[in-house]
Amino acid sequence: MASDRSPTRIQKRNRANILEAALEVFSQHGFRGSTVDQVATAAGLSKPNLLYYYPSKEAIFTELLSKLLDDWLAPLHEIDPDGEPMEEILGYVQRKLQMSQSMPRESRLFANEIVQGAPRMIDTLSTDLRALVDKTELIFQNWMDAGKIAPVHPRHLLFSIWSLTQHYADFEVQVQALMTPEDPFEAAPEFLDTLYRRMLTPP
Amino acid sequence: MASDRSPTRIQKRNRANILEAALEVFSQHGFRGSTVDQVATAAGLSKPNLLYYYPSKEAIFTELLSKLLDDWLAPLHEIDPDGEPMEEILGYVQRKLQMSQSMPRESRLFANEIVQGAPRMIDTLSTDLRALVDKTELIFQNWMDAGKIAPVHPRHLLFSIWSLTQHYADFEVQVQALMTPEDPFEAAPEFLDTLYRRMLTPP
DNA sequence: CGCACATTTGACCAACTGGTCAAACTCACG
DNA sequence: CGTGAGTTTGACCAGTTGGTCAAATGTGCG
Repeated sequence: MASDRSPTRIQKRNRANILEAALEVFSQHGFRGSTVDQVATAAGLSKPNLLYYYPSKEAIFTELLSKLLDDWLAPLHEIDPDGEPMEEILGYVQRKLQMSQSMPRESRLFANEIVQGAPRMIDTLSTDLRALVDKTELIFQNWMDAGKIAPVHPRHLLFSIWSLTQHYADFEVQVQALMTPEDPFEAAPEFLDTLYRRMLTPP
Repeated sequence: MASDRSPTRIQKRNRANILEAALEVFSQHGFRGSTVDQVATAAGLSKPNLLYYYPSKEAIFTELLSKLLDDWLAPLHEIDPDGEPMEEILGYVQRKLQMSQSMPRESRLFANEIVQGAPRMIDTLSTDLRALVDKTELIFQNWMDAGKIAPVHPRHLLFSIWSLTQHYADFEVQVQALMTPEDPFEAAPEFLDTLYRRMLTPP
């Protein structure tokens, strides 16, 4: 087996290649739409060779999901409850937008999974992510109560940020088809900055 | 064959059942993730019987897509260039939101297809939809030039409406998991109304 | 070198999938 | 009620898919 003992040089390389290939393939076709052979080929391995490193297609997918979720949620942890509210929120928006630009495959991987009912993520969503969202809602609520930002439904506010920023990654082909030759990411930062500044500036 | 002549009673019923079943199945698993048997069973037919009405899985899917696209874009056509700008936009937002609530499967069907690169829609996107979007951009731009609404990038404005409204349908499981027991569609109308009113009210 | 262990592979399998076909059945209608 | 068209089905097929396995090959190391 390729477990237990500390990983060899080859194991390190191949496991990394496999996860990279899996991200490429799964984010494009979803879980059911992807084949083990596709992932193996993209990783430069034969199918049996890939299955030497991971016991099944499902195992690759779930490991990929769990490894990426932390990175994907990192910007949310960076929100400072003691920071300047407007600045914190606008900063979070820009960080999320940058992630959509630099990590569109990750965004689409989650989008694919969630659109299809998140069969392999629903547990994480309703426990870990739920707790994180509850915490963030409190931060937003405090800022609103203190009059630092205009009052809006805090949870919808958070969803709107996710929605607007990830849209550019998840629906990239559509955005491209409808904006060419303009680069969507050129005007997006200013648009979102304006949107949230106007919505959240206290009366 | 089941073509040419005017459709019989049975043909009407079965074709309707098939498209309904196809919407249910395809919107949940995407094209590659769905099987002909799933659609057939959901339609209450055997697989060969289904293939008596449609020549292939692909044929069902494309017919479904083209039949639904018109309905899906209908609210956009209802925007009146001569109407009161703020009212027109806020009305469009609410119509889109209602569609996400009442037709979540349609939303997810398109979401699935577009996230995966829209292989079967890219032509329509870059021609028909592109023209429609170009037209809408002009309307928005005129309103901004006339000082009726605050100036923002008009195309990003349109995308933001799509993104924010469809989010509630496309990512329904996530929204549910993070809002339960609150009903997302309770506060959403007011949230979006506030958002766009504040963003677009002229200075 | 030579040995133990890690890695890779071709051949293989059972289950599934999209699709075909001839035969059987059902229905509308004179 | 008979007849021809419309409808349904079981059996079948070839290609794909996830996964297995024993044998072959490569690697690190004393």
